[in-house]
Amino acid sequence: MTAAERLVKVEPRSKRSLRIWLRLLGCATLIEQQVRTRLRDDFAITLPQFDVLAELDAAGEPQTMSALSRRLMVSNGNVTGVIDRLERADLVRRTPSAEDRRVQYIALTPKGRRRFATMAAAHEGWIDELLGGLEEAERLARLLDDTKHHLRARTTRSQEP
Amino acid sequence: MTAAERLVKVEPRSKRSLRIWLRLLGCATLIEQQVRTRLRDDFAITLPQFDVLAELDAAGEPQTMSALSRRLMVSNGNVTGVIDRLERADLVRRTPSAEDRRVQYIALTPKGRRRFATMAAAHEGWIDELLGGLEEAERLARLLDDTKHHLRARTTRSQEP
DNA sequence: CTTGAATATTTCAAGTTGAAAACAATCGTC
DNA sequence: GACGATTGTTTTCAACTTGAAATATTCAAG
Repeated sequence: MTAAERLVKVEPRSKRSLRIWLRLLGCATLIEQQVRTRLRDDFAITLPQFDVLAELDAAGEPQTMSALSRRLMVSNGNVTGVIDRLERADLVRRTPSAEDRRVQYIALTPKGRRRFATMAAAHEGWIDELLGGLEEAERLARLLDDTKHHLRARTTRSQEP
Repeated sequence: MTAAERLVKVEPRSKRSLRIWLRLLGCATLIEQQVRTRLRDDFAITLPQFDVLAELDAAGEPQTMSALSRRLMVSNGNVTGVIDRLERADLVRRTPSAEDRRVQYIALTPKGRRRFATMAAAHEGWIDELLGGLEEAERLARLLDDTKHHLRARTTRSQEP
């Protein structure tokens, strides 16, 4: 057995993939817990609700339920409940489409826009508290970008031809 | 304004931190969805249930509810329901502690151990399908390790002295 | 115009989630 | 040995999650 063969035996590629996944998941979980707790304590809002507001803000214009579902990567049935609660809190508004009566456009209310601006600033600060001093941050950003493209290429997502 | 100052203005550190976080989250979500779907389709089990089995298998010996809760980073009240369902499926068993009547030890049943071995092998294969061909995998693994340590140092976790 | 396929959204059941409260049992201290 | 504090687990509750089924609507042929 050559040295190279033994190395493979000690850690085959699949083990390294698994190691990367577990670390990725660990980091994501730690950050997510922090954000969830702070959103709750400081702004009395849930992470999924914050995510919807962020998506609406980033899009810059009203979005359909399907678009939100697709971009947030959650099931379509899921968005309904979150929007229900956001609407109840007067942070978003449903507006039926004029052309297609199946479609609802979801828009931020003025209150929703103001609240999100405050929260987004705090959120950015929290993340920087957590990740700020990291060495090789630029390289990590690039590698994660590569990873995302790699994953996109390997996850079949039924797209129109 | 110097070039360096303008660069900072274009992307301050907190923006880069945010960028890293969003990519990390995106990658984690993509992989997690895949794993969830396949566990469900191939083995009729949920991801949280799989996680508990994995933790029990990794520990090598029966674990208390608290230990599972801590190591899986989910609330203690949460573990109860998952264990209930795993016990109903005869994959784990509750055994009261002899010394401390508050404590339950959770152990894999033989069936649970067999089932987990099968699932873990498949799981490792799925992850390698997704992350396998990644360039600079070793560097990514190291950077994620650094990140995890960085995060641990910045998230206060009430530890015994 | 009518039938059938496709699309957008909601509804539903089962499971997961965290936080807080309720209980039960142990421990430390006086 | 009684007290209060602590620890381990379960319960409770509102929110979130998915997948599948139900509804409503549009669109494309025929």
